[in-house]
Amino acid sequence: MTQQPRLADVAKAAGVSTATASMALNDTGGTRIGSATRERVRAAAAELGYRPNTVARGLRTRRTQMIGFVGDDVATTPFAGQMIRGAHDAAREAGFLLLMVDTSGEAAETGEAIAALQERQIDGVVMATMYHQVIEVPSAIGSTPCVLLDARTADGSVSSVVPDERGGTRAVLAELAGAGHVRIGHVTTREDVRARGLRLETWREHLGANGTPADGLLVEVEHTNTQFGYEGALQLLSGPERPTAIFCFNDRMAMGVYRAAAELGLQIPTDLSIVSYDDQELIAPALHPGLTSAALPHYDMGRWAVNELLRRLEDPEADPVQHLMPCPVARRDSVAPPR
Amino acid sequence: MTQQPRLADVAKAAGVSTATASMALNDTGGTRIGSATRERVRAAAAELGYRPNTVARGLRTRRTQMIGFVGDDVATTPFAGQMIRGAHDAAREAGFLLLMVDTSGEAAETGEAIAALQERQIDGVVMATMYHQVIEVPSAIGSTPCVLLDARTADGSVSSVVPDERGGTRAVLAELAGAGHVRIGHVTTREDVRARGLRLETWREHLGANGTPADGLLVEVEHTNTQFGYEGALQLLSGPERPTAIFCFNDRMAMGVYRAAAELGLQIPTDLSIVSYDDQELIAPALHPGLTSAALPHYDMGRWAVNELLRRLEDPEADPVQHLMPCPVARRDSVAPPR
DNA sequence: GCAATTTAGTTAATCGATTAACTGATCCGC
DNA sequence: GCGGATCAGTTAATCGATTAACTAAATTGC
Repeated sequence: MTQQPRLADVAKAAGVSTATASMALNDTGGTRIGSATRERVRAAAAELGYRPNTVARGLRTRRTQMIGFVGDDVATTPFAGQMIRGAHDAAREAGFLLLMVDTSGEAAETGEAIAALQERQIDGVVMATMYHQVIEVPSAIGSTPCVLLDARTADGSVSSVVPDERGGTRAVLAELAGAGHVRIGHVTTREDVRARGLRLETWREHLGANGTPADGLLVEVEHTNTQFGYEGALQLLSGPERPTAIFCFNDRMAMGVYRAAAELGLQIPTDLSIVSYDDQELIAPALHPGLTSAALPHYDMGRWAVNELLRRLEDPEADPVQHLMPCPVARRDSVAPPR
Repeated sequence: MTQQPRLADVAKAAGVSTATASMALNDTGGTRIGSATRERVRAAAAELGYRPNTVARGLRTRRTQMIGFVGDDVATTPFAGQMIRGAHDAAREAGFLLLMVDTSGEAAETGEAIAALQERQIDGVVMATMYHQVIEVPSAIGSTPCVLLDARTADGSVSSVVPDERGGTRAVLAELAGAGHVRIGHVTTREDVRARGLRLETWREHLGANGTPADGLLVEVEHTNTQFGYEGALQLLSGPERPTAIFCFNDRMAMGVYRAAAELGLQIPTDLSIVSYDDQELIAPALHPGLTSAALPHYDMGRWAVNELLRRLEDPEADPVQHLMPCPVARRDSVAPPR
C-alpha cells in the first residue's frame, strides 16, 4: 500500500498495459502511442508520484545512469574536492550519479575497485590520479568506457584532461615581466611530482628568451612544503645578485617564501615580487599581501572529464581527445615593478 | 564469449542448477549443499572469474550494497574530503560503495537528491551537513535508514555524530592553563556558524572557573577569515591589559593573529601563546611556529556514520544514538609559559 | 471494394540473479 | 519393513522494468 508505486500501478491507473506505459513515459516506440494516451499515462504517473526503479531498468537496458569515479587519493589533497564537484555537477545535469572509490594510490587496489564498479554495472569510469602525469589504464577496465582526469596515457588511446602547466607558468611569468622584472628566481622541489618539470622548463625558456642567465636563480629543495620554501628562499635571497621576483613551485612553498622575506626585512611586493602556482583558497588569498597565483582548474577538469565520458557513451566510435585545460591567473597584490 | 560470465555459466561448468550455484556461493540454504558440490561450484566460479551482477541481485533482494552520501556542499570545505574518505573506507570494508550527491545547500535540491538515490535503491543514506548544528530530516527520506553526519535533529529520532566542541575547547584551554596562562583572550566571529556558541561558552566557563573577568578579553568580528582575525587580534592586543594568550575561533583567523603579533613585535610563543580550532593541514603545521589546534575529527565521524548506518541496516529496531566525537589536540609550538 | 499500409496498442520474452516450493534418495528408529 | 526425518539437490516464480513480436482496427491506394 504505502510502497513505492511500480510501472504496473501506473499502467493500471491509466488503463493500459505496462508496455504502453513504459513507451509513453520514455517517448520510445515511435508513433505507437497516441498523444491522448501518452498524456493519460503521464498524468497517472504524476498523480501516483511514480519514480522508475533504475535497478530493474538497469538489468534490462544494461545502463544504470551511474558513473564510477576512481580516485587514487580522493580526499587527501584539497584539490580533489573540486574535481569531484565538477564531475558531480556535470553528471547530475545529465541525470547521472557518481559512484566513488578511492584506491589510496595502491595499484593492486585499483583493479579491485574497478571490478566493484563493474559489478554495479556503471556506464563508464572517470579515473582521477593526483600527482601523476602519465599512467597506464589498468587492464581490469576491459571495454568499459573510460576518461582520465589529471593524467594521460603514453599512447593517447584514451581521452584525458590535464592542466595546461606551460600556459599557466607563462602567464604568471608574464605578470612579472609585465611589471618589468628580468631577474626572476624559481624555488622548486627535487621530488618527482607532477608538473615540476613542466614549470621548471617553461621558466627556463622564459629566461632564455630574455637572454637572462639562470645562474644563481634556481633553488631546488627536498620537498614541496612551507619549511623548505622558507629555506629555499633564504638561499636564493642571500646570494650575491638576488632576484627581484620569485616564481614559487606552489602556494605552500610561497608561504615559506613570505616568511623568509619578512625575516630579511624585504617588503612584498615593493622589495620582492612573488608569483606562484595552484591558487589554493586557504593560502593564496589568506597571505598578506594576497598572492598572485596560477589556478589549477580542477572543477573545470572534473566537468570536462564527465562530459567527454558522456559523449563517448553516446558515440563509442568517437576519437579519443587529449585536452589541455587553461590555468587562469588569480591576480592579487604580490607583484609590483622592481625598485 | 568474451562477455562477463553469468551465474548460469558457473552452474553449467560445475554441472549443477543455478539455484545450487547461488546457494553454494552465498552460503545460504542451510545444509542443502554438500561440501563437495560447494567446492566444485567455487572452483568453477574462480576459474571463470565470475563476478555476481549486483544489479540483478539488487532487483531480487532489494539491497544494492550502495550507500547514499548526501552533502550540502561536498567540496567547498576542505573538511568534507576527510568525511567522505572516512565514510568511504568504512563502507568499503563492509563491501559497500558510496553514491554521492551534493545539494549545494539548497533545501529544495535535497528532496530531489534523495529521490535520485532512492530510485537507485540505495540501502541507506548518510546526510552530511556542513555549518549546521540542528536540522530536520527531509520528509522525502521516508523509511530509508539514515544517519546524520556533523548535524543532529532536535528530537534525537535519528542517529547522528558531531564533534565534541566543548571537549576540544576545554582541551586547548587546558594547554594554556597548564603553561600558566590566566588572561586568555578569545577572537571569534559574529556569524551564526556552527560551533561559535559552544566554543565561546566553554571559554567563558573556563575563565569563570578561574575567577578571571572576561572584560576586554573577547573580540567578535564580522567573518571567520584571516583578515578579520588580524583586525580582531590588533584590537585585543592594543587594549590596556592585554592577554598573555589567545584562543582563536579557527585556524584561518589564527593566521591573521600571527600577522598581527609579528607587526606588534610580539614573538610567538614567548610573548604571546596561541591556540586554535580545526587543525587544518594546510595552515596549522605550515604556520611558524606550528600552531597548537583542536582537530575536527572528520575522518572518524565519517567512519562512525557509516558504521552506525550498517548497524541499523542489520537491526532496524536499534535505538538511535547521538554520538559526540572527541577532538584531539594537535600539540605544536605556539604555547609557552607567560613571561 | 480489396490488399497494403498505418495506427495504436497488447502479449510475452528477457535481463541475471534469489528463493519458495517441490522431489527423490538415503537413513533411522522401532 | 514402514513412516518420518534428513540430505542434496531441482524447478519454477519472482524482482520491475524494456522491447521484440504480434494483433486488430482504421485508413489509404488504385
